[in-house]
Amino acid sequence: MFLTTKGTAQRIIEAALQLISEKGYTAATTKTIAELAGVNEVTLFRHFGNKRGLLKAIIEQFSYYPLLQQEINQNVTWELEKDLLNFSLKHFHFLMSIKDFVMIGFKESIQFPEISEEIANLPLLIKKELILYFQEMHQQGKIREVDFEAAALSLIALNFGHFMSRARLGTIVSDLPTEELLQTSVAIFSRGLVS
Amino acid sequence: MFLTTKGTAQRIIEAALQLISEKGYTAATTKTIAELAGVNEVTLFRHFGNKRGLLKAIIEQFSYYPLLQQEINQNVTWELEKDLLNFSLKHFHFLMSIKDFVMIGFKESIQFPEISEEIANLPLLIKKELILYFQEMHQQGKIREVDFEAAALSLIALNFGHFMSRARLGTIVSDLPTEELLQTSVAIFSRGLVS
DNA sequence: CTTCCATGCAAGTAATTACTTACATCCTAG
DNA sequence: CTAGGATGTAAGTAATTACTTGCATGGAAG
Repeated sequence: MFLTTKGTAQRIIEAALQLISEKGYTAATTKTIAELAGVNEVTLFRHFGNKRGLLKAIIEQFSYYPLLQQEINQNVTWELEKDLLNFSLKHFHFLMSIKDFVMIGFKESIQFPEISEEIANLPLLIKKELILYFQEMHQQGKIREVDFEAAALSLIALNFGHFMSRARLGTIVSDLPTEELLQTSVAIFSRGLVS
Repeated sequence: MFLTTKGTAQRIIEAALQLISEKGYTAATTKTIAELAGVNEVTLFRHFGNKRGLLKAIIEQFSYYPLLQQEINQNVTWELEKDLLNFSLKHFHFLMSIKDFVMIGFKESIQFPEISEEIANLPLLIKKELILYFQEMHQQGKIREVDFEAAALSLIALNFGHFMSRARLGTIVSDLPTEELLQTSVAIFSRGLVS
């Protein structure tokens, strides 16, 4: 076999990820998932037992992303706009890299509540880090006193909004380059925080 | 009949709206929709022909919302923070009021591209209005020169991000009252724009 | 009173879906 | 070389789904 380079189970997971994120859990049939993975349908059941087991495997795969929160604190310069732009770019591209999973999370959050918790985890962690950063910046006299939780949530909402717009609507709403958009976005936000 | 107060067709549409927004188009069966509407399943087909006809009826119903763009220009005081807060509150609550439709839009945008266009319409209109507002404010010397399109998109993303967070994740991420959150949010954003 | 329109009810149909079983094949490790 | 584990193939099954048809009912309008 030459398709086995990635492992059968992994190929099935990736096919499922794509199809479920596009069509939703119910509309993505085991038959089409197997086809896209280049695998016989029974193989899918042999690996994951049933369809829910496959979804569970997807969720588990994405619960191993400590990727972002470590990088947030990296390269902190304590220059507000520089740090926030750096963070926002990382935040945006990270969301883009797990885009399919995020979409599944939002599509199936009502039917499968365990996914909700998983995707709520990221903003929660980021919020915590951002609040600490804002508090320190305030003590350094670099930003004024505001509700730091609300400020953190706003920056997260800002990036998430840009992400959703690009991920779902593409360039229908605007064809501004992402980097430019985020730069202006962060420039305004930072300026609103400085003392 | 005493359930007829709202009209059979309308009750079916509302049941479909709720179920499709929760489970997605495929998982929301005609049987459950009819049950929720308190109607026999055949009645659904007599009214809308087939399941797609029902979705089409939903889309058509929401293409009649000129509600927001008119209200944006209302009550403009040409005081930046006041106007932006007023707009953001309206924007947020408007999104909340058509929440089910927005969720359907995001869930089924790939399978039914016509929905994408419909929900992209709102940010496009708002963007246009906001750019005009920012340009006028700039001429009045009240805000500095920035990329007004990027600024408009940022405010829209900000509100949309807050909306998505509340609509899908509830108070998991934060239990700050919406009004407070938006007020801080807009305060920072406005301050970042003033000259 | 009668006619008609909307709806309910019962039954059915073809297609699809998740999932199973039994058996053949093939690659690899020992 | 051989034994075992992973995969393919074929066939089938029970449940569900969108949708249809025929007939009964009931209320409103003329």
